[in-house]
Amino acid sequence: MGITKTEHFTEKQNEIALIAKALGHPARIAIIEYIVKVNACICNDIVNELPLAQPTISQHLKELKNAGLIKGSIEGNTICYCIDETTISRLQNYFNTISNKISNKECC
Amino acid sequence: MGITKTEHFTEKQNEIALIAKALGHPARIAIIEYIVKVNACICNDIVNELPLAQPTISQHLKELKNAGLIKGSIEGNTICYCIDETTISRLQNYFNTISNKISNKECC
DNA sequence: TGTTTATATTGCAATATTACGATATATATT
DNA sequence: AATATATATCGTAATATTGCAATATAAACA
Repeated sequence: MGITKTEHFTEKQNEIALIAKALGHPARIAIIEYIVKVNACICNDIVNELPLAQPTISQHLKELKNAGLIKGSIEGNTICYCIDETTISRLQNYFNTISNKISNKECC
Repeated sequence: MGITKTEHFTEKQNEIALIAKALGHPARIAIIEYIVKVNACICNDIVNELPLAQPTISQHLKELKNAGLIKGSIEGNTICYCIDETTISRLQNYFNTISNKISNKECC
């Protein structure tokens, strides 16, 4: 045990969960917010900005990238990371849909 | 190590991360979607609906409740769980804000 | 070429999560 | 009261995550 039973859920459910999971850490939220704030960024900036070691940040960036939340392009010596709007849109749609479905309904 | 350095991040960042983390598992996404689908209350139904044992589902429900994503009221023998709209709204606002901030910006 | 700068990878210890059987609790029903 | 039904909690094994020092890689610059 300890393994998530991925195969029992739909692809969409797994995808949303994967994105949400990537956002499920304050450091990664802080990274996203920093990228939004400065509008594009370089990894080393974040290293100076957050109270975490460089390898840790590199790892968090990798996870965000893996989930499709950010994308990075090599810019000579450094890497320019920025938000992937497509994935943010997916989240927007997802929660908008849920919100619409539950509104006007009586419950608990 | 292994401990998330919560204290180094803002309260808001930690809150969003906590909500996202709760959604970071396909079973919990499936639970949310099931509640939305049947509109309102679930109880033992969900145990029959998902490929997980009852204690596991109970644990997942606890986490969703803890993150404020669902709320439950005791209904005699059973418990009525439903979506907490407030938290869904928070997520909507959060991603809308990010989306607005990154639109019209040139990057990577 | 040698050095600096920026980022990634590896390896590992500490901790957290996932899943479930066994068991507890608590209301409903007989 | 005894039993059934619904849900929660405990204990624990398997696995995943977090964080970092050490090290690797790779472009920029002297």
